[in-house]
Amino acid sequence: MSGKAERTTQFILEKVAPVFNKNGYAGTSMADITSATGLTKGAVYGNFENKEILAVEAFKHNAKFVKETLASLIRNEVSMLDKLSAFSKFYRSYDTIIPKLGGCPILNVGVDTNHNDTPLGREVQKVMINLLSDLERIIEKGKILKEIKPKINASSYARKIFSIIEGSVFMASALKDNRYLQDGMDVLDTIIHSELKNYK
Amino acid sequence: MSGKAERTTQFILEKVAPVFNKNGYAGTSMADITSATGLTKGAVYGNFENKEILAVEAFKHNAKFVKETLASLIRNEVSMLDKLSAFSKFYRSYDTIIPKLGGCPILNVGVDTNHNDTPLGREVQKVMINLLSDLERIIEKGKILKEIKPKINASSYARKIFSIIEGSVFMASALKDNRYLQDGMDVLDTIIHSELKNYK
DNA sequence: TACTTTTTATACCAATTGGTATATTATAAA
DNA sequence: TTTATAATATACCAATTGGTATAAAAAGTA
Repeated sequence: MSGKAERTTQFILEKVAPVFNKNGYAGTSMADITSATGLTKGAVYGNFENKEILAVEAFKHNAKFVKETLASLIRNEVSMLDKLSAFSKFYRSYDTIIPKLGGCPILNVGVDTNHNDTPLGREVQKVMINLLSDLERIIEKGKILKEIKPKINASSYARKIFSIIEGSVFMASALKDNRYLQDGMDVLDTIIHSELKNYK
Repeated sequence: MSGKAERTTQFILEKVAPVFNKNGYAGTSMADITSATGLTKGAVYGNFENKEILAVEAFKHNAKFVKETLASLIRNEVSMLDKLSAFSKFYRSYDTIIPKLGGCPILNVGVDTNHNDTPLGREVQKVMINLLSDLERIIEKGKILKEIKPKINASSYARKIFSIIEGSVFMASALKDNRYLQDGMDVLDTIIHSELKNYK
């Protein structure tokens, strides 16, 4: 019931999350983890059952940061169109956040776990589906409030928006060129204002 | 100077390329490679100097297939707008090609090698930049032929198109849902016909 | 402060890692 | 068919892998 272990657990996650995110699950060894934390295997295994569980918790740690930052930006906006624009605004400056996380957790772990049905893979899917339904809910509510055209297929546009975001993030990090984020978010903003917005 | 080794080399690449693409570089062991080919380490190392070089050649093998398939589709079209549409047409059925390759090589290896400057990483970047300049050239030529609006920034739109493609591919494979490819390519087609096309 | 419990370090484990030297087999030229 | 050569299989290597039992240290409690 001591607070020490909890603090160490958090400390390990903070240090280890970007390592897993950057090198992938197979590409990260327990030696990488001990050297990133400065702790020994005894300490790590005292706080996490095994490497797989540690990787899942590390991903959750990174994903939580993205989700909460995004959620707070969305909460600050009142109109549904502005809430959608909050996404593009956030990802326009994603390159300043990425170094801290070791890359986009959704993209990196999503690709890393692709095709195989592991606890880590299921966790990414869960986060993705949550973000998608956030988008979908905002669009649906926009339709009710008549900010968004009534004929718009909310889930279809949620898919489009998420694809554009992740694609831009991938290109920007793979080629280390921020223009992909700007150009991608330009596409997103154009969609919001010329396809979704209801000019009543 | 015998033809045997060359045939074996090709055979190894065919069998190994999807394994590397699916599991990543660190996630693929020499044991995986021998079991995928049915050959022994002696045979593999007789044809490839080491694991890294094998991974690079395996990626080239996969990338070549994508590049050549795309190139042939583009060659079949005469107008520049149709050449651009060939991209969306190709990626609409990408889910039928992906199983053979073990995923999108650009996306998977692009993420796998992210941030680190290895021979494999440089090779992905090369392929990406080549495809980008293909797109850019088509758009530029479209401007000259007055098929595409004169004010269009070719490199910017090449970036947008590539981002949309890779984002859709990522979402479709991560969530195993073909609708991401269809919705993403709808976005692409809309851009081609409502932003690029010159209605003179 | 003394004692108990929790947390961390150390030393070790079998299995697997990428890679190599060498023996064996298949191939091609004569 | 014999022979030189090229290609593949076998057996092995040191190093590293994820994980564990246990000893040492730190923290909480009385």
